[in-house]
Amino acid sequence: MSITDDAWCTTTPKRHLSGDDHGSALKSVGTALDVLECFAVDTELGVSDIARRLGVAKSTAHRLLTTLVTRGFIEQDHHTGLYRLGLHLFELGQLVQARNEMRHVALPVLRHVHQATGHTVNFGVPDGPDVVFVERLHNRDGLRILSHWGRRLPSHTTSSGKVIAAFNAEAYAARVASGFPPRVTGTVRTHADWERVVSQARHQGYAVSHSESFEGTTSVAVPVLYRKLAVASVSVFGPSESIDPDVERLVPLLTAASRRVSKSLGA
Amino acid sequence: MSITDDAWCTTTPKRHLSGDDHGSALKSVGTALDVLECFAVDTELGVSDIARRLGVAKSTAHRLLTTLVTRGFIEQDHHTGLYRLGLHLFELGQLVQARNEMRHVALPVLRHVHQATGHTVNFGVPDGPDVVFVERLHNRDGLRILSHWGRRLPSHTTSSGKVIAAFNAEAYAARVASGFPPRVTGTVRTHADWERVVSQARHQGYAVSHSESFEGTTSVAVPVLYRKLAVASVSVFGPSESIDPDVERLVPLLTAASRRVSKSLGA
DNA sequence: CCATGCGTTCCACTGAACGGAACACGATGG
DNA sequence: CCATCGTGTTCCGTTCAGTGGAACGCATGG
Repeated sequence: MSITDDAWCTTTPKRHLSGDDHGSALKSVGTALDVLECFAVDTELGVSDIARRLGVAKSTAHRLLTTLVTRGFIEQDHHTGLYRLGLHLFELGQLVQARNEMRHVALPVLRHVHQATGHTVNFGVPDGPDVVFVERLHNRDGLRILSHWGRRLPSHTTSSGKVIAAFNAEAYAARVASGFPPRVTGTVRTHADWERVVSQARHQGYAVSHSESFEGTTSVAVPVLYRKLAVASVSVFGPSESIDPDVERLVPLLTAASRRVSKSLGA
Repeated sequence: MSITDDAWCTTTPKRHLSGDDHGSALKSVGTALDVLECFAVDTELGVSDIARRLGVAKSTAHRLLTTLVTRGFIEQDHHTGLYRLGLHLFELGQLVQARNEMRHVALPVLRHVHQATGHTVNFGVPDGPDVVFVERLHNRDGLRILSHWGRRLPSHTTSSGKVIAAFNAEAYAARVASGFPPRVTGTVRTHADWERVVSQARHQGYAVSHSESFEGTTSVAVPVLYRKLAVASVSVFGPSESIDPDVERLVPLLTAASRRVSKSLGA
């Protein structure tokens, strides 16, 4: 499979935030997707719950749900009558992961870092103002902390997000546009904070986060560059007491790994 | 987290096949989901491709795509203009996997089987006439064979499907209703074949497949029972030459594993 | 240099998606 | 034990939102 010229930074970021649908949006399709979004928050919901949440009639919610059920995007528990996300979403999601070229080329490198350090290793890609972790190799600590968490985190609360923003103006700007909602004990709360930590990451070539997404954890991230542009990040993550003493050793290891991935991207 | 009385067999199977929408289907939502389905077949498609495939106007396809793009379900390559599945689907899919209770209780057992045998281990659940593999622990062989394949396989071409149908009348019937499309050198082509292999699996307590889904591979599966009903399967998989000599040893190992999972389900 | 393909935009028509009301069921509790 | 409240589900008339077709700007290539 041949890699096209610049295949690593070519996806158009979605706008999504706030209801400025500007005309070219299908209403029923939009609310159908909103239904799915409801289940990103709660695992199980009833027709009435969703109707309330979306501000539509119960009949409308029911109609949306049944169409989603017939396509396998949602399944209904036929004891409780409640609805939840369906297996078909899992299938499609797996397709997305399997087709991610960058993840493929990075995987062997990630495995090496994982074995060399024993830490949880993450591979994140920028998506608007967030980072989505498309691969995770976790040890027991990571499993304990992350297993029930989603794959998307705001860039200003992760070392990966900061280091990507440091070498990717679009990602930087997207986070600015979305503001800096505080998370646990997040250090970044203002545009000035953001500028500071990002430029520090730019000079260092890596970023560290202490308890910014999860209390008591530390992560260290380096960017994966493609033509001077950050298209991904490699990071390790874990309880602060196991990561902090290692940072000095981890940074060069991660940097080498990142460079290997960058090379494989063909830049 | 408490497990409700019969939480393991309570999802309503979707109907999906053939256009008998019987009235309660949202047309635009339906075609939007059809758009996503297009990308289950091809990784990248243009507006015109999709319009042709769905038999709608180009403008309609474009409108559907843009709404899906704004929600992150699809992304557009802004060099080629082509569309592909978006990261948000990956996120939702991961949620589905993470919330699958059965997978959670099975995981440690699967890991044990994986280490004890060195083979690729699959954990499949019935979904209508198919089996969806919600967890895979692969060795190098499995990675080579499966890495680019989806997670859903028709039940009559897999040991997992056969052994689930053997102890799950609903899954059995769903496959009958969907017919027996041939795959590689599939042995099951008629209702009679199906009845034969399934009843054999029922008597043996396990099922074996030779080159039924993938040429030159063998898989061995046992059911995970919950109150005498198959709610999942544990299977090992690999090149025939590495699996076949081991079958005698694998069956009791898998059976023991399956029983441990069943116990954990609370039946 | 025109012909053909693409992705995108606009607009008038109409059928499809909406909300409200009524339904059947089960769980509560007076 | 009946009344009340909640659920998920069904039906139907109104109207608005989704449709297809035509036109656009831009590439490609014969």
